[in-house]
Amino acid sequence: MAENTNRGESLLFLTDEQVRKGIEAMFFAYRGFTADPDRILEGMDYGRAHHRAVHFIGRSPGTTVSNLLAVLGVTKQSLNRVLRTLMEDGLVEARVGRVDRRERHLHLTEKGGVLERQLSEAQRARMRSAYRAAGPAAVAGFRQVLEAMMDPAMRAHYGRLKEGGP
Amino acid sequence: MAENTNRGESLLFLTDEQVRKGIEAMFFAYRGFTADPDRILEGMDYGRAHHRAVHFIGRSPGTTVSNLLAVLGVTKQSLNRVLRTLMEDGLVEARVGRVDRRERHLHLTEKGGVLERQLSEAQRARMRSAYRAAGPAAVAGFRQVLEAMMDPAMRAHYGRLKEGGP
DNA sequence: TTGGAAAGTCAACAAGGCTGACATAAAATC
DNA sequence: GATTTTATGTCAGCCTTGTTGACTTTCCAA
Repeated sequence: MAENTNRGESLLFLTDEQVRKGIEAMFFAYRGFTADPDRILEGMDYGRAHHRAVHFIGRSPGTTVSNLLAVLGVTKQSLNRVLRTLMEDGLVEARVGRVDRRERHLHLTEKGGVLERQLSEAQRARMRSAYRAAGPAAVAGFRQVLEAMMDPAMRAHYGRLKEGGP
Repeated sequence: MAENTNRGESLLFLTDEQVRKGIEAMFFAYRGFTADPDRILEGMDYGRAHHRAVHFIGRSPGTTVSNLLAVLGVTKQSLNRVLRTLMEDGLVEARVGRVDRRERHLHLTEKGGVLERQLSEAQRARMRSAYRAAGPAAVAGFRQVLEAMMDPAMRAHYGRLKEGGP
């Protein structure tokens, strides 16, 4: 309570209350963020974990299993369960590496691409609408704060995707 | 691909690529957002669900179970399991309503307050550091975009907390 | 007095995390 | 060439946190 006696207006955004509001904004916004894809996936045999896999494979075609593991931050057992069903259902294809044949390079099939676009379209619609409502300056700020909030290891993955893929 | 032929620079922030980057920023940032409290909670018998309950009870002392249900967006069975352990462990107290004695008004005990502050402190430290790194203008934009991303029902809960209490 | 809302409880289940142990193939190293 | 390391896959089992459905108790309000 008495920790923030700073009333210089330039630091008002560091007020305890402001920071708490930011925390709650993240919580509520994340729910909106996942709501549309979740709705699409319920009824299918898939969940949020499948969405994430399909998203990042679509983003970086040919990515390896271990790279995906690092990006998603889960165990290989957990990811494997997801990838297995996606491959069984013909949404994802694993091609043996040509230079290193231990590696499996992951690609979306045509069918997988259809689902990816369906999910992505819904999520992008909401994001685009939020962007439009807030305006370009707000979007820049949004991205800056989020980037500063990431763990350094995650920021590396985020940045790598910036450039466009392997 | 051919959907965004708009090259008017004022709308560049609505580029498909920009929107996708925003989606990934949310994903990676949310992991950072929850990482510190998660670390504290592992080893205790609690998880993220307990954190959320303790957070919102601390924010709105005296809130009812059904209000908490609406804010958290889970089923009462799921919340009940969490509240039961918190009450058994003496972190949360449920007081029978004075005007409507069916209602239970939830409060943190002293012990509950200690945990709340511990978790909150960790999470606020990260948020504050991100705020500091990004600056006041970015923070305003961050909040605007997040708010626009929420479902209307969630935005109502978010706004109510703005004013300060029940 | 009675209907219905608020709260709590029991049971069963699913998704999606986790650990540990182990198997295989292929690359890298000695 | 033999050995070690790496990438991947798989089995088994556990935990948290979500779900639905059925049911009870309490008690406000019409």
